[in-house]
Amino acid sequence: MEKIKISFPDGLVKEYDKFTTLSDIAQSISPSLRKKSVAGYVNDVLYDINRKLVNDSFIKLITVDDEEAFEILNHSTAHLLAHAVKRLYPEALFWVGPVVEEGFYYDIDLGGVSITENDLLIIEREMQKIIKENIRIERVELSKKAALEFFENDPYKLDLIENLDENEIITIYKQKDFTDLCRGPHLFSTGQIKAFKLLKVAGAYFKGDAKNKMLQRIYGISFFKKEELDNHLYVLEEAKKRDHRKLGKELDLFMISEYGPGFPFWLPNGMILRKQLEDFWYKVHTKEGYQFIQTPIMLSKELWEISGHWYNYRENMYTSEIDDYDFAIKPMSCPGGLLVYKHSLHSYKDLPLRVGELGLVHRHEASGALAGLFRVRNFTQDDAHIFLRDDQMVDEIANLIQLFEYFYSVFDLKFHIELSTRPVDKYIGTIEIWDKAEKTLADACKKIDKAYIINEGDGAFYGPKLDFKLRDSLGRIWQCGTIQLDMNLPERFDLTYIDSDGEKKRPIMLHRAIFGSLERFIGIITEHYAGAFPLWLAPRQVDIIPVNNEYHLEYAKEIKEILMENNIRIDLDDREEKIGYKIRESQIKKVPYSLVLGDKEKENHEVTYRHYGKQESHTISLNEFIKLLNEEIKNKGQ
RNA sequence: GCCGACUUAGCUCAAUUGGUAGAGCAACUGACUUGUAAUCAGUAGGUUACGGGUUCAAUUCCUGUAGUCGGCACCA
Repeated sequence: MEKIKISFPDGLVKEYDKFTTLSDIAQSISPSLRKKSVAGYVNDVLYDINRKLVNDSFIKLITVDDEEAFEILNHSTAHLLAHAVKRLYPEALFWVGPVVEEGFYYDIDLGGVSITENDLLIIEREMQKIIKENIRIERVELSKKAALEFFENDPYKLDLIENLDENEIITIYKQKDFTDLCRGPHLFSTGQIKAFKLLKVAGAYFKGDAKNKMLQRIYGISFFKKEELDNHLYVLEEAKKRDHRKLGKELDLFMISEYGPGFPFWLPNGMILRKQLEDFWYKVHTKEGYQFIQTPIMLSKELWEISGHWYNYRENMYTSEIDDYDFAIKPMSCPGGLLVYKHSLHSYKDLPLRVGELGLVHRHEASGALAGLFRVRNFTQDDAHIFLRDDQMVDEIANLIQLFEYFYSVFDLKFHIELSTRPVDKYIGTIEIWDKAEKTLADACKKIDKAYIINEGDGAFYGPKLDFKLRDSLGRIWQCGTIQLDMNLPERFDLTYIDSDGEKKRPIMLHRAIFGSLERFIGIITEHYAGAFPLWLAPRQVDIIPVNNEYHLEYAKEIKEILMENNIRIDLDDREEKIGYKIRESQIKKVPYSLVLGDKEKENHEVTYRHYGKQESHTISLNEFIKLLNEEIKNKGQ
């Protein structure tokens, strides 16, 4: 038998028979390794575990512990799903079934039939049957011509094949009565799929284009171990419990009326949150040398024509008429901010000029896009416009990034930075200016050693930007902060400053926001903290619970007075209820401190507190307690 | 906007094959006088999202509208 040389990651080289497989090689090392292996890299190309090796190769096995294994498993589970759907709905046609971060999905055309959540159980059962049948999954290579013939009755697969290279070797994967076009690799057999769950069914446009017809998409996830699946489902349940829409209702933070879809109402508790965030924002920005303005919600159409919004983004703007003139409600605060800049003359000595505005903006969002506070039709942007000279840019942006970092650290939120570059066609200005602007943003990151990833072509039409992406408790990424370099508006509005040589010069403009939207940010931190806000944010900071109203209410009122004088947000529960009842309610409302006051406390002018989520109680003097609260508020729970 | 599901008391949910709605919590009243996650009893609370239709009879079936939810598209 002809031999081939196989080399391993640890440098070892061994000889094997030609046509050996990764499975054989794994077996030769140890039977347990064979069991754990699902595929492998052969000279950096992914191979199925049973694909025959014909040349000397460098191999790296992929075992169930590797990230790639999760992808292969989920990919094979997507095929299993399609297989089951094909058995239950013989007319079904399949588009693509890729692996995504949260498992896999498959886009299916079922003609007139529509699948509901209940059908998912039936499909799952069919999938289980196919697993039991333990069907071998076979890889077959075809020429493009042969592939076109094979799928001649499947318009979706033909579409895919036609877009493949003429000389490319096309592979299909066959599992008994089901065959799918696929690059692979796949598991060895359907029996290797152990723990999966179909999660949701939804519509999805063919090729992601709203002009195309809608296919049905089934989402699922697959794991090698049942415990992993159970854990995943548990996490999903937990995430549901933290949903800010649910917590917002339970904690009376906000409401959204059917009379105003996408227009949130702030309830007293939510207002306290907002106020704290706003105060914090003003405090930090004042220290950073910002000034503040407020510009009108509604301005003449002519202004929006100058800014370009009227032509570019009119569909998202609400409009109205005043005395026969068209007006628009602002979707952004910048045009108003520019009018303020033009209101007075500026010297080069004034730059950078930092002007902040918590501005309420309105944007028409599609009805299907609305979601709690995460996607609304009016929201408060923590906007600021910075007017500066070319030579000030890198420093200013670097400082900004550090400011953003501090801000997010206060909320213990992780983030990463993306640099969005020039869009392919919809952009203004010259490529030279764009390149320079992009380099400026990159240099600022480098200056303070901040990593960033490039988001090719995702810049605004008027300039590149740095986007700050936060990760929320559901693992979703939300863009909050943004630093945008604007090469458009200063020109359009003819902004100038008087330089040291007495000449008028054009300033450069930065738009930036840290919260992004105050509303959405509150939604994010509500989920992040699971509603148990740190003391400085908590709508109600301390609950006072007298043991017996008859004997302790006076003392409780006295304590309440003193705490209120210390600016503590407090509630005295003087209802005729048992302590347990009141403690329970205090905990359900996630109030940071519950104070129980009885004989013992009254006698020594003390308080007994219990921290949210903790069982034990502590008795200390009132003064110590106030000190403790003030410290905690000052440190913002850091 | 598109596909699908859903909408019952303030909240969370029930209501067999179509027979004009129930519970727990909350609220209110009363009793109990309480030391760390629900004291007991009573009272009140509904045009079953809204409109139209089928039927002797609709929370239930059909249909239109709105809203919500899950995705898709969108997100300057």
